[in-house]
Amino acid sequence: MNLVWFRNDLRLADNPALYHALQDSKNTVALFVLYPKQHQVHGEAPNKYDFIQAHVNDLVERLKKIGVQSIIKTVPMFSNTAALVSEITAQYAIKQVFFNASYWPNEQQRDQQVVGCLKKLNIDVHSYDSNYLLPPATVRKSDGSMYHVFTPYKNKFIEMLMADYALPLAVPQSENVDTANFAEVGDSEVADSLNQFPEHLHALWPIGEVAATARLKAFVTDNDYADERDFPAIDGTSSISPYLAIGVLSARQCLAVALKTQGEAAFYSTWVSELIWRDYYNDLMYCYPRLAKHRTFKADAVDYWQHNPVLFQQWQAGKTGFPLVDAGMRQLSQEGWMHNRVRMVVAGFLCKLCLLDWRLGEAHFMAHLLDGDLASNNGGWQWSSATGCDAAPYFRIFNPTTQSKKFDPDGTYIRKYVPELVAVSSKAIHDPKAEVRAACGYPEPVIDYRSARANALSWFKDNPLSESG
DNA sequence: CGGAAGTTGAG
DNA sequence: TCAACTTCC
Repeated sequence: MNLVWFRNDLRLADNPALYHALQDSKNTVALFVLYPKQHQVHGEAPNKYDFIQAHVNDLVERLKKIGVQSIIKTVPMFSNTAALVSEITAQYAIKQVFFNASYWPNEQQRDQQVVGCLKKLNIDVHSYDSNYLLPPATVRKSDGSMYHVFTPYKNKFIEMLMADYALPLAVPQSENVDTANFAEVGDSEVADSLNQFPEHLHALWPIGEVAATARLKAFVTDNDYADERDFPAIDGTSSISPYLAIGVLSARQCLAVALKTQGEAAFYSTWVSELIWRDYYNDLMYCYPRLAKHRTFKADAVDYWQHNPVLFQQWQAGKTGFPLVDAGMRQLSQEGWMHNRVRMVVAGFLCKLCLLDWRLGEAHFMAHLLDGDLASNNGGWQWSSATGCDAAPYFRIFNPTTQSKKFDPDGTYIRKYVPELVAVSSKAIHDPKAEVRAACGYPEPVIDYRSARANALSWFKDNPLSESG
């Protein structure tokens, strides 16, 4: 019997572990392990946990249709996995285990423990690279070192990708499936909790690989991404990040769909460039595991931030008195997602105008995002705080009001998430006058932009950064 | 994946 | 008066 261990790859299509296990033998079972405690320790969003569970549920049903039975288990932590897996291999007489590789420190440690355990039991292990366009450590400078600037990395990346890219694997098919003797396998309390994903989020983030694939295809065949992606009131982004984060979709599928509609121009498209950022930040964390441990990329980065819990709470709650910032923060807590332009604005606000520790922002995002991804989130926050690799320089400070006028000119996005301001005119909404704020019950700005900017510039200037870590 | 401030030159 | 451009942070 073969065992496919599903992790951050909750899909049937383009899933090498599943594909090769079934190629080898139809006698294959699937394993899902849920880690409620580990999820908490990692500070990930409770809604993300439910999102994962809902997708496990969906996948179990679809696996059934291709004749694959599923085992669902819950253990507290990654460290409990090895014992669980060896128990299961004994129970089901497993001869081979298939999975798609993970690259982050805790996940790698878990996988090494499991693999070590399986080797001792004389069980063959097959692992595949599947969740990124290219495996980490593929793209390196001629001296073998990691690129510390994105653009040359991307150029090399595209060159290598074009030379040899993998087309997505098909969904395995099976004929004459007989599920009559499929037992209900797994923890009963797991089955009961598989559909906790909040009702109001279903409309925004439909459950299932079929729905996610449809969303991807609809986006790629009809978008004006390069021109519209910066306007949060427009549905101009792909909005597939929650599915990518848990592997309901793969990056290679994204690329393949883009290639199908645009041809090779897709490699140089703005959207694929964003996919390459995802690979880049993962590769960076693979190369520098300290990034996963709350360390700055730049060794000498400014790392002594203001202590101001009240200001942090105002930011979290979306009550800073800066309409675009507040709209973004409220979208995050309501929807588990924030438009990327606004992410940059709220992050810059926290790091460079409030001078609060970027790790607070990183943790808050992780605690609410459905698409919370260790490497991308860390990369984004270190970009915003000027502490990261190829980060925004310290003097590049977003003016939240200017950004608002530029990217939400008529205030549509603001009104959607800051209902206090629905009646304020498009001209006034970006920075309402004190009387208007008072009348609407909307707070005064919690910081003075001009002095905050000047303060930040001098603070960073007194703490010079080297160009790389 | 800026912004502020200063300069220039057209109208 | 104000784009468009330059420079510095």
